[in-house]
Amino acid sequence: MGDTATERPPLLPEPSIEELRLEAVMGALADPLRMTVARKLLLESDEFDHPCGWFGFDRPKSSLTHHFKALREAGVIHQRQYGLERRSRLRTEDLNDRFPGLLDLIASTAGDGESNPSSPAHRPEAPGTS
Amino acid sequence: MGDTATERPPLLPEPSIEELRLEAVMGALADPLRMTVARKLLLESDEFDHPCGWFGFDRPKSSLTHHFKALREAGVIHQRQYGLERRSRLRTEDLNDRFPGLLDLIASTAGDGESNPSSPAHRPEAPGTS
DNA sequence: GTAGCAGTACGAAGATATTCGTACAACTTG
DNA sequence: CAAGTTGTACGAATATCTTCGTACTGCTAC
Repeated sequence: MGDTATERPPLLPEPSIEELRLEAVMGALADPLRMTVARKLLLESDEFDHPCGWFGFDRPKSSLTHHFKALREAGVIHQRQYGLERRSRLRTEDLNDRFPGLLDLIASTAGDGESNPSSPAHRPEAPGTS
Repeated sequence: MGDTATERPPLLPEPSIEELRLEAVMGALADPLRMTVARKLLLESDEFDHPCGWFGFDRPKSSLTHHFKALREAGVIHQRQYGLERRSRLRTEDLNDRFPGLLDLIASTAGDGESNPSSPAHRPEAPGTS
C-alpha cells in the first residue's frame, strides 16, 4: 500500500484557501449534524479520510450526501473519490491558517449538544471488511 | 444622578450563559449583516450600548429589528430598553467565557467581506442627547 | 398643543435550506 | 458471471429564514 500523496484520488471541487469566508464556514457549522461531523473528524480521526458511513448516522443516505456537500462547499472538509465511495477529511491546515482558533473552539465545546444522534446498540464499528 | 449599573433599563429576554450554544451563535453570525454588527460592536464601540441607527445601515427598519432580535436570541448581544429606543451591546464577557477565541476570530477576519454597507458622508456620531 | 422623528410589532410574500424517496452506477463477494 | 452492498444524482414537498410594507407608540422641539 504505497500511500504516497500522488497515489490518492483527485480532490472534489472546493473553495481555495483564499476563497474561504468565515460566514460561510459558520453557516455550515450552524447545523447540529454538520457540527458533529466536523467535531468527530477533528477529535476521532487521524489523517485518514472517512466514508460517510463511518460516522454512524441513521439518516437517509441522500440527506448525508447533501450535508457533506454543504461542508465541502463551505470549505470545512476535503472530499476524495476513493473508487466508488467519497471519503471526507477535515481541512485542518487550511482552517487553522485562515481562521486560527476555530478548530480549538469546536474541540472545546465538545460536550455541548448531542454527540451521536442515535445508535445506542449499534456502535459505529470500523468499516474494515472482517 | 449617579450612573450606577442599577440605574440602567432592564435587559430584554436572552439566553443565559449556560444556554449559549455554539451552533446558534454561528447561525446568527452566518449572515453578513449580523456579522458586520458584531464586528462593529467589537471593534468600534467601547462599553456603551448603541441604537440600531448607529450602525448606518440603509435597510428598512423592520429588517434591522429582525436581525438584532436574531442576534439577541442567539446570545451574541445584550439589548436594553433605553426609554423609547432599544440599544445593543456585545456580550463580550459571556462569549469570551463560553467560547474563548471566538471574538478574536471575528476581529481578525475584519477586512474579509463588506464592512460598511452604505454611509459615505454620514459618519456614525455619538448618540449623546446634547 | 401640534407637528415631526425614530424605532418596534405585526403580517405576508418571496427566497432559501432541509428532508426524503427513488433510481442509477461501481465495486465486492461467492 | 450473478447477486449484494454502498453511496451518489435527481426531483419534489416541506419547513424555515429573510425581506419588506404598514400601522402604532412614545419622545422631542417649537
